[in-house]
Amino acid sequence: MDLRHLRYFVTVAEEGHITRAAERLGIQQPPLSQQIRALEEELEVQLFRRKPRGVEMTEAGKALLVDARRILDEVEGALSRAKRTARGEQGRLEVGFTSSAPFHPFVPRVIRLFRENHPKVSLVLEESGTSNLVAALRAERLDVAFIRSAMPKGEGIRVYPLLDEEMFAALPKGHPLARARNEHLKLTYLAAEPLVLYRRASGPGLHDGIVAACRTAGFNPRIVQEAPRITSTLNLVAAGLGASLVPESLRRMRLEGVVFRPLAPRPRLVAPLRLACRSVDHVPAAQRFVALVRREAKVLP
Amino acid sequence: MDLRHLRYFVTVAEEGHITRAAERLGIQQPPLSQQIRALEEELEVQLFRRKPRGVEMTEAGKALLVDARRILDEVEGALSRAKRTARGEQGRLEVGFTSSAPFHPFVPRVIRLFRENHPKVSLVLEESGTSNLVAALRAERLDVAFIRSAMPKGEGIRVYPLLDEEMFAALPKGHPLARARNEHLKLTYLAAEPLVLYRRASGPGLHDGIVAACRTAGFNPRIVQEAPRITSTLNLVAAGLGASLVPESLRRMRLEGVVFRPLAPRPRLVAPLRLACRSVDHVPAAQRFVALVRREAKVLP
DNA sequence: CCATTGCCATACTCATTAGATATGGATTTT
DNA sequence: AAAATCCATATCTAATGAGTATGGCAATGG
Repeated sequence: MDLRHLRYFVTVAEEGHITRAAERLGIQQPPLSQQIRALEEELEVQLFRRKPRGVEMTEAGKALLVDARRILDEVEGALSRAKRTARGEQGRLEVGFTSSAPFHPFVPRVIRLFRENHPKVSLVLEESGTSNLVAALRAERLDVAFIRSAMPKGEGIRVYPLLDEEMFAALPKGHPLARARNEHLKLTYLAAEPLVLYRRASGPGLHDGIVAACRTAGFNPRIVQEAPRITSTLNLVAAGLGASLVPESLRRMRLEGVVFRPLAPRPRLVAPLRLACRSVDHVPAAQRFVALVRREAKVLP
Repeated sequence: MDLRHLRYFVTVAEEGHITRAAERLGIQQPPLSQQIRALEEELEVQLFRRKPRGVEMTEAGKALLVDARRILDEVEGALSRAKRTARGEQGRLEVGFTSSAPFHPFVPRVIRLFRENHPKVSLVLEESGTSNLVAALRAERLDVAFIRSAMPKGEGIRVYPLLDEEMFAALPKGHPLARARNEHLKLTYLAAEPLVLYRRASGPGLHDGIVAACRTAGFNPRIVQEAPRITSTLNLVAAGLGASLVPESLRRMRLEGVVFRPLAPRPRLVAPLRLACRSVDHVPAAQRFVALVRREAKVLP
């Protein structure tokens, strides 16, 4: 069985006429007669009755015609789907992000953009810590991930810088340091403060950056608690357990009981936003996604 | 595009290994490599990534695999459906019958039998007069028909005798002749009776048989009304408009107000039941039906 | 009623291509 | 480092799809 047989069969069925069908197919009549006959012999079924003026379908032929048309359609559909998938216009893309990533407007914006440009790609979003995200990338449970670390160690992962956010101090409402809302806060003022930080295991990059900055400022931070999610961190701050240091975009949470203050420019403390993917990735949609995100990152202020 | 390509592709995808796939397909490895490559070139899509130990599907390949499997299944299904149709095990069969036919248990029995043996053939039943039925057969609106005439004139129709039923007199309840219920009734007793008969145009065979028998018995029947259906005939008898002559099987109607009496053996008056079909019929299910009905007719008492 | 026409089938040839064999190259395993 | 594994390439053969020529059969038209 060959698709050519089906195509020929459908044409002959439609024309009711081998000679005309051959014309339409751009071949000669005898080969077409032979192919039809070959198909009949293969199926051990007579598909046409030869009449002096053309051919006439048998019942079996009528039954096959319905199926043959559908099959040919499906083949076309399958091919175009395969091509679309190869162009990254279809398929499934699993995107991971750290708990803090979606607060920066850049992340929801590029996701929305991608959905608009590739409506046939079904996006699966997953939130987790940077370490988990990178592991998931390696295990191919994820295709791309928004992370906070500067650079995960280990091969096979490529990380593109997207943007750097200023870090802000998050202070419990009513805290003495929380009064001068919009003024720069020197990091050293936090030396004696109890700190609540995002769990190091989840996001070592951000955590280590904070500790390093504190050391540069001349003190060892007093970390009283670590939370598994950046949002939990802020809730703990609101509960008065201590202060925290979070990326600026977290301000938009407008959490009751938390006051944000910008940090003094030195020591510089920034929260990088990065896009991680496999260095060799064959998921076309992922490549598209990476390209789109990098393009958008460039036009940032 | 060729179904072979799809089959090869599916096998390679399943094995993840061109060499093993070639073994399973019963060909050598190089041609298989070539075919896969040819498929990729035709689609302009990479389907596999060549790895040192086997091959690995791309996203486009995964997308195609799903479709390819389904298409191959559908092709198989289409072929078997075509074969089944050719064997008359599937399709559509339009069966006609005169209004009196279904009262004889033979007709419902063979229809039930056929349904059991050919569950995939959808039966369409249509009631009409013998003349209409034969015309419908010619026009291919029907495939087979149970009729009452001995032989319709004209070419292209073949008629098989199935059985002959005795004719019974149907008398209005309370009619003098209706008293001796189970005794033979001599046809001459009906000479003066008003008769209600099945319309000649609908079933000329039965009608003419009755008139001929009356003439043999020595009288011209006094036909006061003709009804388009045998059941209407009996209703008219019940209403007292006259007597009628109907096939024995009509007795099972047990119509209130009608009394049946067997007729005297001479002149013999029988109602034939016949099966009509086209002499050249290419509907396989019709051939099956005819064969079954004839076989069943032979085992009748 | 015979000649013509239209259409499909058959016979044969040619061109294409699927498949076989041999071999090379890359990478992992031992 | 050698062997093994597996895919790719090159070349040849065989199968087959397509083309050309022709015959046969039934319907149509004088």
